[in-house]
Amino acid sequence: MDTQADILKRNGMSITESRKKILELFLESDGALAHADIERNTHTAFDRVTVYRTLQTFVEKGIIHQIPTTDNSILYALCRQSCAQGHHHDNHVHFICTQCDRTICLDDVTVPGVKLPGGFKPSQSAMVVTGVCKDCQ
Amino acid sequence: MDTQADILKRNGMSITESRKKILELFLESDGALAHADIERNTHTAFDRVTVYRTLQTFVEKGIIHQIPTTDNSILYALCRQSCAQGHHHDNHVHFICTQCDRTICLDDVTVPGVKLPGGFKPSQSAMVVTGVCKDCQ
DNA sequence: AAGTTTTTGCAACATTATTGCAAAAAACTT
DNA sequence: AAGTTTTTTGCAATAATGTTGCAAAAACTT
Repeated sequence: MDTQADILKRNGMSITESRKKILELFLESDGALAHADIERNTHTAFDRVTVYRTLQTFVEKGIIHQIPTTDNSILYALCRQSCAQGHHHDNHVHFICTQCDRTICLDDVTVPGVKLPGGFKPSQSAMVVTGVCKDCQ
Repeated sequence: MDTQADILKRNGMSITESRKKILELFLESDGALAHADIERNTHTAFDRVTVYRTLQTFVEKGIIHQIPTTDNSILYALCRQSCAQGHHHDNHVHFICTQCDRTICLDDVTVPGVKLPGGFKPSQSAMVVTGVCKDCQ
């Protein structure tokens, strides 16, 4: 089993309080987190800038990935299964629950292929599905 | 054929300079536009607030729709074919070209269904495909 | 053309994000 | 374990982005 420190070390990052804490938040949460969520959950124990930089580093190292939103914010999610193996995150399906408002990363669902008009060469596709999640039925 | 004024009037909006001009930008552009693009293209002839409010009104009236992005911005796009008839915009496929960096709204492509884990009830789905567009091959 | 309604622009403010730099912490070396 | 190097943090300053109230201006109505 992996401690936060293990994950950080394995990905070539120095082990610091802020990184351990923020990683812990992701591991505890079952949904995606926005910058604001992290600020709230750490009670601003860390500087705003540190949070920005930590998130950026995590994305660069491939520990978390960004989820596109339509409300001028970025959601970040950690993928337990697949991302742990260090693969690409680009073909995930994300599910936004209209009931509990969580965004869930459906790791094991594959994005279906789509037929594009002539001339368009796709390389990656992302999908955002809205609806009611399994806990809110 | 439709002038900008016609479109505005048909959708129950007063006809003003800013609205005509911003609508013109969308009609001329073949990609999606961000708030910043509009500011740039109008050489800030209109107040920042007016642009925000105009975009908001256009979204409410269904003339344009928002495209989720991963970079803390919102892209707005006008859908020529389908949106003109006033239908829902939620199942569009959007294509981001890595070459010319444009975001194109593929009006006539239907988002394919996706098989979700048990308990998840989908209501809408959006898809963002990255790749090379037909003009950049 | 006068009255009514809607829209605009300004000002002020709030939120969110970025950069440089010195101090602090972590990692590394011996 | 102490000293050196490297990385990270936090502060300050700044920039960019978004929102609200309100009076003036413009657009609509008759």
